[in-house]
Amino acid sequence: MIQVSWQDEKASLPEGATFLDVKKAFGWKNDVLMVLVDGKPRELRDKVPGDCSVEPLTFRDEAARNALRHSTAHILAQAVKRLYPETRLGIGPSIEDGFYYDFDAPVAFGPDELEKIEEEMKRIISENEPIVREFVEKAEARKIFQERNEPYKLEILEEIPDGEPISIYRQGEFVDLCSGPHVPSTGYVKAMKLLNVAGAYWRGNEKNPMLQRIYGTSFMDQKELDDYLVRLEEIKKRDHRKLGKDLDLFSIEEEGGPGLVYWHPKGAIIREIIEDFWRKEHRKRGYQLVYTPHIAKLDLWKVSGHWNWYKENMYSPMVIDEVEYLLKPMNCPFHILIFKGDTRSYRDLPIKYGELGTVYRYERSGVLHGMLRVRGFTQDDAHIFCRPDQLEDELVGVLDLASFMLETFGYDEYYCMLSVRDPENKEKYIGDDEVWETAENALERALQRKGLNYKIDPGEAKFYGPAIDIKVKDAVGRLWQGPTIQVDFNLPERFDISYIGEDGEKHRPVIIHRTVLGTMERFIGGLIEHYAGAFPLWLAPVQMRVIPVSEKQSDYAQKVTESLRNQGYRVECDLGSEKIGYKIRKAQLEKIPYMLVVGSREREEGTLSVRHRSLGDLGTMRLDEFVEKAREEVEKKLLDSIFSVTR
RNA sequence: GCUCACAUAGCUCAGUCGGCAGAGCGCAUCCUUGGUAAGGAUGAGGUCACCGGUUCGAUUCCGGUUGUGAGCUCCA
Repeated sequence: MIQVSWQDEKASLPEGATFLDVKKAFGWKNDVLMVLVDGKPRELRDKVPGDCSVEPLTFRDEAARNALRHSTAHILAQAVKRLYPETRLGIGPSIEDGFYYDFDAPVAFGPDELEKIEEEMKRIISENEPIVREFVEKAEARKIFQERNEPYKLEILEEIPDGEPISIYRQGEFVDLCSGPHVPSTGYVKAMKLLNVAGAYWRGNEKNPMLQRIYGTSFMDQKELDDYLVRLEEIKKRDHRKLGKDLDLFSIEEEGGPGLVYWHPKGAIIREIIEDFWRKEHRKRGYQLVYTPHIAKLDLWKVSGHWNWYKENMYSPMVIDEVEYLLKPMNCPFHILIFKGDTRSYRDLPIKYGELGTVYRYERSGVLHGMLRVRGFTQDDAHIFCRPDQLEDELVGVLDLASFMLETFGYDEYYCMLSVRDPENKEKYIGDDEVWETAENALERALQRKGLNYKIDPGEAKFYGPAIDIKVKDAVGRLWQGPTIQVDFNLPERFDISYIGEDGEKHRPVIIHRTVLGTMERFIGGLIEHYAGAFPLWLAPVQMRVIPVSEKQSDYAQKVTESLRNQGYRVECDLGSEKIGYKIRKAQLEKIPYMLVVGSREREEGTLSVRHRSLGDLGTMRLDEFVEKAREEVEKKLLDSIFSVTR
């Protein structure tokens, strides 16, 4: 007999019992998909290895959720094989929020095919086929997949070291090479949907054949699936490309070329405010702001090394007076030239050059995406030239600036990744051990001093130095690339820059490349989605709109508008002949923070009826009362209306 | 760049199994002067992305180009 315990309950089971028996013994419900045995997840069909304590795992646990989705991927593959037997199977893992399976199929899967496949999947689910694991010898596995004519499976099989048992899964007539884990039978999948098809290279390599990848998701009940689909819709509504058009923020013009952004007046004002804020904050923190050219001689890019390792992303040279010039893909060589233009003392350091530098990079056509992935963009770039002993303090300063900026925009959850050398391959990095160690330690201590949680990524460092990458979480829980801080030992060498130390000798400074917002395009594109287009008052292109109830109040409305405009607000007056309900709806759809309704009452009393886009009617107040509130809301860069806290 | 899909009015989208194109919103003019998410009427707007081919005839079918989307790969 085997003794199994769960919390304070115990059960005795015969030898050879499985966790399905454990499940029954403890009376667990059907939402239990896997078990945790001594801290390790096991599938329910596994035999109980001996006396142990167990914990049930449900859909809420990542391991169990992945197992369910992975099993759904197998159901998808089974359905495809039933409908299109000529199909060759690629791989089909679970992914965040769902699963996919790659197929080399004789037909192109379109919406009609997906529908048919989905129906077949539902049939397989209702058949409730047991999903059973088997371990076989490699030769046996080879035979199985040769018979089934599955070249991709055989390719994977051959990469498994000899002698290792091969794990395969069977459900009905379907067999897959798979290390699991899975749920016990196809009936466990209660709600599923296929979402889309896209091409995907076999094993992600563009030299390999392109397979058709079907994406889908599954849940334990229909409601959860429906909620997920609603969430997808909500994300779609926030799409910066849609909102950018609706709110007239920016466009990309076919006549102008792909990946090149046109900032319309309303988008431009948002950018201008953010840039002003950025400049002010940088000056405050000891940065000196510079402007540099858009092109430079090819030779400069040879010195910097870009011509060698970044060539694919750079536009072809243009010849000016018989000399070749390149459009800049980065700002660093320019800042270095400014640094180099004078003899620097150790007393001068750190020197921090900042620039909102517009760069151009060739991006393959298929990767372009709204404002988030473009070919011409403006980086909020800066380079800190410092002594090695200053590195840590400077990094703390950058982290401090980064967190201040992120929080100002309402990104209050973010994750830091520390990219360090691959300890196995130290020779592929430039710079000696000692310098690397100093730098990596400085980065890590800086993170600790700021009290930030971080994950260390060994081997993720670039060849020229370690880095911190910060990922930020937006209002709907998605992660975005945020600030990056990159230590560089390479460019100081290449440009042979130096400072004179206390000893009167030349020393090599370290360069920190850092960006806080990333690029104006990507950052503001992300902000549009983060705010769902409803920019806080300090950023809103139109902050308030004065709405007269009828034309009789036009004069008063215009007076109010003018007064607000003179006080520095971005304000409009709606003198249209429509009714007030219509004007309010229009202002709502434009996501204007404040609507100031003025009718005959307000005109007589010299007041405003204030309405906020999300709080609704806020009642009547004097203009100076409203202005005082608005001023505070703007000055404090509040994310929500000031009336929502004081009301 | 690759695979698949898509491209019709300023916007969102119908439509023509091949016979010189439609709605709603928006815009203009007029009527209406109204109190917190759509008052009414009239009107203007399109080389149906571009270039070729098939056809008596192409917005529709075919090929190419450009652009866009979902992904792959890459990335700020």
